[in-house]
Amino acid sequence: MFRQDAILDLAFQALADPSRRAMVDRLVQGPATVSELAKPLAMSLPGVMQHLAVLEASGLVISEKVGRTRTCKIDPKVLSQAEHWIAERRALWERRLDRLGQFLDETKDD
Amino acid sequence: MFRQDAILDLAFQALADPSRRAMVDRLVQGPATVSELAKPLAMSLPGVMQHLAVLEASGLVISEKVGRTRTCKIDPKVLSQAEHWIAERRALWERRLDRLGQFLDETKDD
DNA sequence: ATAACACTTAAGTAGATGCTTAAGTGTTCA
DNA sequence: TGAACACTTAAGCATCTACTTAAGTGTTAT
Repeated sequence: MFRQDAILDLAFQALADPSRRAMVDRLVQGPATVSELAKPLAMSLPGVMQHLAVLEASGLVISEKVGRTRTCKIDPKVLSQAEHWIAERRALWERRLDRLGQFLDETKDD
Repeated sequence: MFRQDAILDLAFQALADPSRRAMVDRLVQGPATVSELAKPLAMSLPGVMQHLAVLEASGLVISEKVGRTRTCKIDPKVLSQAEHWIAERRALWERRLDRLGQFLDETKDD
């Protein structure tokens, strides 16, 4: 549906804010309501709602309202994709260093 | 020197832009000059310089000027820290699911 | 010396972001 | 029924971001 690029834009943007990372931190321990997410944050409830909207738009978090409470939880798919993007680049970078070291070894007897 | 939180703010913020990710993508293949980084991007050179400044401020990239050319390369430390932050959260989330499954197994014979 | 090159600085701008307060909506409990 | 609760919407505002163009600076090749 979405380009990988757009997914990563939203995911990294969502993770770039410490309040949102704190919310993710809380949610990896298990589902929580909006109020529970808000409690440790020095911020108004609408502020928290806006952060939640960013997390949901990125696909990192999903929520469902039952009665008057909204329960939020992690969806790990986008988290995986972000992790994978970084891991892949680190691997490429390391692979290049290995090749470079090998080349230097092979040519050191000049 | 810097709080882990501040490092991650800058790292994820830096990775949230597709032009900057393209620059990282190029740099994992090996060092490049500013012009080389700029070539595939549909953007003025000062625009590229500003993206480079963001990447350097985050610690993802380091650069050095020799003569009139500036050569940029990846510094993998911050990339590792960002990857680690995500990996840790995913692990916590999965561990919780495991405990949950175990609990359900243990109590299914009611 | 001089022209081309590879950035670099400065200044301006449209739109996004991260809050706020005030005023809702719908749900649940006494 | 009515108060308390758990959000939700709307509007406003100060920054911050991602560009742009125009005008530099210092380096290198001719």
